[in-house]
Amino acid sequence: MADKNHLYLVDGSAYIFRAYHRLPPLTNPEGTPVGAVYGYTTMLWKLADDLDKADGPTHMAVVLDKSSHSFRNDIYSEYKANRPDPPEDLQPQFPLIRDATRAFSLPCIEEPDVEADDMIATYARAAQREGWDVTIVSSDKDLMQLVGEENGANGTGRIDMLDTMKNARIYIEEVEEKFGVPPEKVGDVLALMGDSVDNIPGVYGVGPKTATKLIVEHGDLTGALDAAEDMKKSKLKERLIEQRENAELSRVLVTLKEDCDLPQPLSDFKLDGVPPEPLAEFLEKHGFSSLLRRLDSGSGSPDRPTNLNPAKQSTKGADPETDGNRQPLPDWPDVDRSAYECVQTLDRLEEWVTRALAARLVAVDTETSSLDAMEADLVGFSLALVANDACYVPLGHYTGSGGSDDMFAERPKQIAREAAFAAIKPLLESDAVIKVGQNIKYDINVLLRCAGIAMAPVHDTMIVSFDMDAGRAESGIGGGHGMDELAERHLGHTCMKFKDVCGTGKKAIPFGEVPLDKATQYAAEDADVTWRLYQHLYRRLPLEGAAQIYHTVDRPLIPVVARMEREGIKVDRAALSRLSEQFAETTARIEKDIHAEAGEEFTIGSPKQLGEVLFDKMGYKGGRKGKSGQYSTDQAVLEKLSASGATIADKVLEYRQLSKLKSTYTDALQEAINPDTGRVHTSYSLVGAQTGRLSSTDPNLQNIPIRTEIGREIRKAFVPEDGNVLLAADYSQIELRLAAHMADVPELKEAFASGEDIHSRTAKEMYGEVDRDTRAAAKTINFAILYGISRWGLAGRLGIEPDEAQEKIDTYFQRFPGIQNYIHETLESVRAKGYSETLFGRKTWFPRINSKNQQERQGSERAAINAPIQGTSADIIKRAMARMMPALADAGLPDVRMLLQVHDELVFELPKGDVEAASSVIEKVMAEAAQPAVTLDVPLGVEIGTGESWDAAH
DNA sequence: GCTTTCACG
DNA sequence: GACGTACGTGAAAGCT
Repeated sequence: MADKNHLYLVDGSAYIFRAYHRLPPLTNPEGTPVGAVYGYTTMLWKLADDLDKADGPTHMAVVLDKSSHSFRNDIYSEYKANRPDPPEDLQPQFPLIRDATRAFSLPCIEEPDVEADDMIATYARAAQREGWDVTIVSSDKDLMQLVGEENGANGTGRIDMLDTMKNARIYIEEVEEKFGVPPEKVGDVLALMGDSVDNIPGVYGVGPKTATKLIVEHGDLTGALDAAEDMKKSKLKERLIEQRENAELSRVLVTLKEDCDLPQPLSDFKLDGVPPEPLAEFLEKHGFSSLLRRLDSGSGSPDRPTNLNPAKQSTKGADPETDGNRQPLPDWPDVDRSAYECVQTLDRLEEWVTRALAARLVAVDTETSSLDAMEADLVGFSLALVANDACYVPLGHYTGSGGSDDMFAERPKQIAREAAFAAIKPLLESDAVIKVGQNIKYDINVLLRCAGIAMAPVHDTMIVSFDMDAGRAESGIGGGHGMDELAERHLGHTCMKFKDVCGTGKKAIPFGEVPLDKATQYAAEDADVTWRLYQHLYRRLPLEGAAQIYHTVDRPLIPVVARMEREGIKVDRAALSRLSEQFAETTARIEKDIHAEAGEEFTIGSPKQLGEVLFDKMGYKGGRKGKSGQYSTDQAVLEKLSASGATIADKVLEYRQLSKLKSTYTDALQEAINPDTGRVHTSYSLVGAQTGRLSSTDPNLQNIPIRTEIGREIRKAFVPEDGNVLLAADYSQIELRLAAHMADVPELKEAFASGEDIHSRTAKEMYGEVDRDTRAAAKTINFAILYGISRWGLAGRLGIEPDEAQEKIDTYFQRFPGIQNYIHETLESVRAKGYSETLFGRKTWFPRINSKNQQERQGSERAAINAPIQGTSADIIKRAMARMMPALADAGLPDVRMLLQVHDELVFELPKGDVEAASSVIEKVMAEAAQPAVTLDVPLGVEIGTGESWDAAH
């Protein structure tokens, strides 16, 4: 052991009383008083920041009073009996002390029937016996009895105290100065003095001066009391004799109980770089914005030594190869797959669980039979505690190709599923142990479905990576945040590939058929690598200014989205089937017509063949396009042809629409119905879109048709269960509202404040008059602005010449100079820093913003103009989602289920009777979602509808 | 595995 | 001199 252990014991209960009286009466955004909590939080922060200092803590715990009753009341019923109740605005702060402690990931000791002082004494002595140093963070005079040195088993242990309010260390000298006696005699002095606050009687008329004098003269309390007989006659002599029993009782009351049972071993208190629980979330909740800023500026956080260099920010364009992603690799041994254990007995598993509980952080990975978390069977799981300290626990492996249910299949030795689940459940559900995973939402859902385990709390390396590096990496599978890529990029390690283990294509085998040795190497490596990535990435989070967005927005969303995926939504299979049939008939008819008109049979679905038929054979005009030299036949081209009288173009358009609806929706959605639940369960990606939006796959439920009449037929097939309704809540014009706020456009802000139609207002400003045409044009221009405009693009949309479009753009900028400034400033900032930022601090990187390739550069510029707006909107609805279920529960609406998110819309299913109450809760949560972190200059409008289908709810 | 098209916000 | 022109997505189909 290089350094001496140093335990800090924080006397939380005493601190809050002092902080309450010394700090101004702050309240948090909800109106709860939090002044004392604020003081407490800053104190913990300061302590944790000393982590790497010479005299700083290696171990820390907070000790709180559990109840007002203790064994002292049994000895003396009057003990603390005249203590008044704490002030009214202090009472609600007690539970918050516990939350604050948890936010710092510190152990919190609260035992019944003893006082905090007794637990502090017990732990201090226990540590001292081990030869540790101990600092008691308190200024309670009773605790001064403990100060001093003692020889323990492993060297000398020293106990001192720290008064954080006076920033003073208290050691033997200071105790002597206060009491005039050494620490071991303090109890005797206190016994004579008594204490009116605690109602300790002492000897009436004896105060600190006399008590000290008596103890100094006579050695200790007994000596002083015995000496009373020989004193010359005085009031003091009488009182000492008369009140001898009171003094002796007091001596017992002030003696600290140093042999309490230890609810947790000392080793649990280790500060081993274990990161804090959602500290940022806590800070934001209570409006501690100055601390939040400190967290993000990286100027000290509890899990991070302050001697790390602050984040190096590139001042020029960002290069994905050199910026940020390359950090010196921590000093871990290389991945050694032979070090992994295959756990095949319950004894061994229990050993792993015990060690994981002590480690307080464990990487977890599940192996299953399917990529779909709602259909997968659990085949095994792996755990990792430290680099190379990882195991795989097989549960459903077998040999032979008869499938996992084949009763003749041979099964290698494995722990019985239920026994294994019972063994890991306390670990995976423990509040005190953080579970880390790569895309852990998947594992949460698999474990809940297959094992009945509700895994929490969690961290996700994929999301940590995304929040720091969105846009930095070339997007591959997982948007550049897949585990294999992260391992290559950050650890220089090449993972075993799934296909090396299970094969690929037709020859692929389920994971359950993989032999245990190979399965162990693969599965345990995943957990090992996840653990290493976590250590690496999580440390960078505050340095990169991404801690706030991770802790307050994305991390809280993981269990929320996991639950939405499990809920799924009901679709009317018969209705979809009827539509499929109808589309099949119609497309067959149109196909014949098209072939007849073309004079040959060809594949209409092939753009290549279609282009040749239209432009070569039939001689319509319409240039080549693209490097492929192929004709373009997209909607715009076909509509032009149609306008010039080509009836075949109309038919192709209709054919295309119907075959799209059939293949992508009416057929595919029927396939997607889960046989167990009878509902459709999408999978949301939290790292799918560079701007911070969610994306939806398998199936994509964020692009269900709505814009056309026939498309809306599909929406009608999304239905509630009997007795329920669907409720859709939409943010109205949220991106334009945010643009008005962010670009500071008074005219637009006024329009939103007064509820005016925003496109009409734009038309009024641009054209001077409002009619159908000018409003439509204004709407196009409004959106064009959000997306980063070009004269050609706008010209194409408005059907005017580029010169004229440029005039419109100029007029717009003239009328709304804020918009032009916003675009200019955003681009300048992105060019300088390499990233854009949302109002909530989400960063998106644009490595090509300074590219010499014009096309690349301009593309990045348009995306960079849009990202802060689209991203802020995404942040807001995510915040609303994270708060939604607790808000509904608080309102007594536990049966309301949140099913879908479509960027600016949330879809719920609820009992008919709950509609009115739920609507007002949902509206409020969504409308107030930006607060308290951001106060917008515009209101957030929310439109709510309900009905017997998703279509009807709009 | 890439390209084209089109569904959504 | 040609390119390609609005931001963000995912799925299906055809083709290489």
